[in-house]
Amino acid sequence: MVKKPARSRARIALMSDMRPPTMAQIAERAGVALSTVSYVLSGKRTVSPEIRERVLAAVEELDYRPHGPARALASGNSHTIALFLPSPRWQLIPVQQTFVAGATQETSASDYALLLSTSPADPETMARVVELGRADGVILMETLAHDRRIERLKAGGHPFTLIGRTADTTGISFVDVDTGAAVEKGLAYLAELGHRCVALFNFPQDQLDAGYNAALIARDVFEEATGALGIRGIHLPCSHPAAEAFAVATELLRTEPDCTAAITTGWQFTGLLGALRAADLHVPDDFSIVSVIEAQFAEMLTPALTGIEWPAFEAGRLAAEMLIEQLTGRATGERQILIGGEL
Amino acid sequence: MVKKPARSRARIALMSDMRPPTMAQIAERAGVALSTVSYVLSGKRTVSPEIRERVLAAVEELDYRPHGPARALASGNSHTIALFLPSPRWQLIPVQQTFVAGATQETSASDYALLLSTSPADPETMARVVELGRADGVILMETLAHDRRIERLKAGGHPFTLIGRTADTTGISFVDVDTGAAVEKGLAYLAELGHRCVALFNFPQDQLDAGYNAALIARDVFEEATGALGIRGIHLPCSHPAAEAFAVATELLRTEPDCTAAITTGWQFTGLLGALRAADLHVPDDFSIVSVIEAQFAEMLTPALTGIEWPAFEAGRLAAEMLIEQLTGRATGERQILIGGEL
DNA sequence: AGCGCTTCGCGAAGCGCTTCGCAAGATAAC
DNA sequence: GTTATCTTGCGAAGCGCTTCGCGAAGCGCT
Repeated sequence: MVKKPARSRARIALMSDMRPPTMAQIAERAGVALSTVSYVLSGKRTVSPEIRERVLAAVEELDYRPHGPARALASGNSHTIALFLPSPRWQLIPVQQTFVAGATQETSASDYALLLSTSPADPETMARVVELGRADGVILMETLAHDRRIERLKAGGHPFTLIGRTADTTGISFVDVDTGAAVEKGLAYLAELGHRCVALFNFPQDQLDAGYNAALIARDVFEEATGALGIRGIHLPCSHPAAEAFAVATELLRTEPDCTAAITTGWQFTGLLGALRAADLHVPDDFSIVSVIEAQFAEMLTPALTGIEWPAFEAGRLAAEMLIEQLTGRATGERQILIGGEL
Repeated sequence: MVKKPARSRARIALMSDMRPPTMAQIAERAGVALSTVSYVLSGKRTVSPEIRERVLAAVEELDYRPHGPARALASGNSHTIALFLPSPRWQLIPVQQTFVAGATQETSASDYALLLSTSPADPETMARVVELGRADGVILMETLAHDRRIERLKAGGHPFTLIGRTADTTGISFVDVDTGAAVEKGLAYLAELGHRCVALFNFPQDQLDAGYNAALIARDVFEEATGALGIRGIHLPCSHPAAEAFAVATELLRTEPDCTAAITTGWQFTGLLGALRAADLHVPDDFSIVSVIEAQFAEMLTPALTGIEWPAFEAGRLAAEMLIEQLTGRATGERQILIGGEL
């Protein structure tokens, strides 16, 4: 079958009548019924090879592609997944943006579409996105230890995956960074270097209050592990922008001169570095820093810190992959993945 | 009108029959025709206040929300805009991710949906997203000086806005950072500090070759402005990761000892800083750096560099806003915005 | 009172697709 | 040779919404 002429014909046709071909046109051209075309394309019934060929040829010649909304309306699923961004703090946390990139990549690769919204506080509005046919499933970010959104999605029977995890994860598929292990490793490493008093620059207080689970896990593991290692732990909730971290770090250096190392859950290290410089302390001679940070930035930064890997891109990709597996019925039960956390 | 009981009733109904209400149910409850409900909601015909109230009350009581795909199918527009990400280099450039955040914010605020895809190289596939009813308009990133995708969108009559701009911008709406002005200002600033030889760490060679317009503009303005200021300019295409920038910078310091300042179009400064440290040169005493960088990072970084503002979030927001204005017919002709570029 | 004129609610057609159930031919079983 | 069983194509009925055009009122005129 000659392909070039067909394609260019299609393009000309497109330019002139300005509307993509419909199934009806395919059916007419192939001399079959509309429904037969549908069955050929979906494979939901067997079609004789001869007719099948005719239909596929017509599809090829007219460069047919199914109309999304029509398909969604008739079939009840949209071939789309929704991703809700945490809106207010959004600008500040690069790692979350990288999640999105990963999810997008996987979604496009699997021939799904990705619908992006800022996260409505209201679980009801969120569930509606699925119930109104805009998406077949949902990826949630900023998971809380006890998350009402998840209860709502479960109640509605809507597929979802999490980036992060809840306190009780039975029956839930998620991708998360093993924050606990990361903090433990970081502490062990610092303890081995001889530090006896270590600070944790954790997520800010409002996120702890909201029940943001990554923050809770970091805090709990930190407190437990410092105890186990017999070193002093100072827990400091602190937001990412340099100004607050600088203030918190300056206060720390003033009140706790024995503190010679810190772990940060994010970009608080920038303010910390500033405070150290102001106090004329040097990294790593006078003070050690271990930071959880995504690889792309770790590579860009100088001075290089000791970093704990946070593969956000891969996490986003996996979350999308898992969700699509659920949607296509390929999934066998839940799938729970902890990635990263390597020093 | 009592609101609370109605809401909770709706929730119970939802849980039991598991399907959101349709227009038909609203019509029945309000005792009017289906079409009347539609006209009340769309406002496309006048409806008497009395009936109008009845319909709105029913909408409220049943907590009705229109079904997206059905609406898209019937009306021909999806209330959705598509954003194409440049896929391969995507992981490396935080500024692009911030664009997305801005666009998402504005889209959600305007009650539109944002569809995210990795950018197909093929303009045809891209245009299909609109033609197949998945989106009403498109935001393009990584605009080339001569961009085939734009020709295709114009040919199909599809609304779009750019982040970046083409060489010929007549009739095109875009948001861009005024890279030219930024480079000029940066150079003027450096010249005033007394530097006589300045390097430009531009976007990498492959992006120049591809015709990525921001890179072309930076190069041309740089060459022109150095000439006008009577200073020596060294143009260095260089990718963002620290490793390459480090190599390029090291080579620069070796071969051009007179070069005492640099402008970077992105994160190349990290590698440059490393090279300077290796050569035992200090910023800003021995070497000055001006970098184009988004505000959130500028704030986080220590040592603080001289930065040229790149308000990526706002740019993404504006691009979405402009596109939605076009779609809703509120736009009066093209709108071209250059933002940022302040030292 | 009679005429057109506007106002406003209604029914029905249809957007492009999926899917059910039928019917006609082919195949197998007795 | 007849009946039971597949196979395979077809027509038609929706999915939930928008929108066209009709017709029944309501209005101000003469």
